[in-house]
Amino acid sequence: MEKLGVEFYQRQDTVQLARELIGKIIVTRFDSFTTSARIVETEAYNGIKDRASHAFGGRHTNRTRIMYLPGGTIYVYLCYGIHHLFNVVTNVADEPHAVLIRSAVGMKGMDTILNRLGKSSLKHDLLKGPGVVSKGLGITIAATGTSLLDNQIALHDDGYEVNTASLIATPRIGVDYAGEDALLPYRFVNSTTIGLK
DNA sequence: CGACCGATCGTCT
DNA sequence: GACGATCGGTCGA
Repeated sequence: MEKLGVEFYQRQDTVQLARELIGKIIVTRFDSFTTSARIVETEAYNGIKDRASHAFGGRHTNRTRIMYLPGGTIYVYLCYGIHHLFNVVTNVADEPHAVLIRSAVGMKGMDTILNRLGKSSLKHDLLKGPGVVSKGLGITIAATGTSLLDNQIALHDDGYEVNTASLIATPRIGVDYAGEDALLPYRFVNSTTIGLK
């Protein structure tokens, strides 16, 4: 079990990186509660030429400035006024690439995860959906701009390997406004994980 | 089951 | 002032 280092995040190929994040483990520590979950679904947002990205065309606002920070930074933003979506900034500084974490499978601290979600029964798809991943792991917009190299939120590699045949690529969800970029196969899913297609 | 709809607010125009 | 990189509840079949 080792923490991913800055050299992992600062590579240039964000689409490949999104693929490699499948199977990695998110570990969060808040208020002495540790929770962890294995990533099973991601989406790549591939820089200023990607119409689906908040940073398309080099858009630089108070919200998106986080995406221009170096790879390994955490980008969280509020969606639909309710959901805190957790993204991993990739590539070097001033190249605004990111990977959205869409789904995971809980590992440690299941009682804490259930509490945060207001649920009582364990289901394999408990952390399916980007808003739910953040909620279950305690990640909020307060974490935007902080680093994955710190200990509050980090990603780990425990040697788990995804069977290549079960790792599928599809278009991204909910980006119809992005024109033909909406068709790019930038979403990755570990299809052996039950409940995700 | 699947389809629909309301929630809720920061961000950008 | 409009609109989301969404979710969960409800309703009808």
